[in-house]
Amino acid sequence: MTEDEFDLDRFLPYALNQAAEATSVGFQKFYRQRYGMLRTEWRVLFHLGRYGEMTAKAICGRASLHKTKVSRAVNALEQKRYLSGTPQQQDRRLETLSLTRQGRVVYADLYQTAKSYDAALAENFTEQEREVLNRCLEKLVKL
Amino acid sequence: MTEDEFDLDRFLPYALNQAAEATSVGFQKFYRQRYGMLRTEWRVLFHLGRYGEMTAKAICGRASLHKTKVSRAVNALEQKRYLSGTPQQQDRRLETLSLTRQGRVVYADLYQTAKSYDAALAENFTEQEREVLNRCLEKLVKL
DNA sequence: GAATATTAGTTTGATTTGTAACTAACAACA
DNA sequence: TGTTGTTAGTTACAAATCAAACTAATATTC
Repeated sequence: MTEDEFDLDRFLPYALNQAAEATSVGFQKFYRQRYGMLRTEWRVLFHLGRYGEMTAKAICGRASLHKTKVSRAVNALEQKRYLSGTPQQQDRRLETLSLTRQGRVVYADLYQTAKSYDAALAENFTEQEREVLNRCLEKLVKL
Repeated sequence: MTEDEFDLDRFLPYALNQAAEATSVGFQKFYRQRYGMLRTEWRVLFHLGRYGEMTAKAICGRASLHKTKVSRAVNALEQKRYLSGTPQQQDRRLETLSLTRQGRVVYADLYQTAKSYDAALAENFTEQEREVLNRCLEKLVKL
């Protein structure tokens, strides 16, 4: 058996997971401690805050989240009074979800935190590295 | 409020998670269906197969896995007869873990699969992109 | 060498996730 | 209309994860 160069750290699914894990911890601490939110909750909040009101289904598609996950996150956020849903009259299965005033405040805070957290991470890279990294990740998600 | 360029897909922890998720699915299918293994189990197996026998503690360190996770994975792999542990006599808290013959067969199979899976992913990138990507991920893990 | 502290690893109970079955509303078509 | 199919979302149960307490072995300190 010949000397083999393929290392675990070079295996993309593994390396991506490790990097995702490493970078998530810091931000997670923030939304968990300050707002008692879970990862999926944060994502749902962010989607609504960033892209405006939409249905749960739309969030599933955008965020690649399973409908049960979204369902639970929406409920949790409703309990926290960060979002509210109004049923659509032309199709009563659908609810248009939107952030409450309080929800928008929380979003604004998390948004700013995310932004500076990201900026701090970006400092480890050159402009070019950052571009390549973004491009690669984008490609991978679309596979 | 001015037009704002900071997008969720550009938020590194999020983008990394999405990419990790997207690339993991295919490989996961393999080790789950063929060997009934969980993610942590696969990782532990891979560590032992790639880097030789070591203690659970060493795996924790190398793989950044919590000891409870490793403990459970080791038990599961022992049940499947993929690994066995022999206690060290100078410190009986420690067990040297190593793959069984069967474990090495499974490792070899998964290793080859991982390798070609990774090669397939790599085809989406130029040599240079690939290099930058690896370098960036490595940096992020070490933060 | 007895008391205390650390370390490796396991177990336990609470939380979270995943899967699949379910309900309710709508759509298609006979 | 009524039967069948599809879609949005929920619920229920099993599986997995996390945090913290625990056990057993070793190290340290008095």
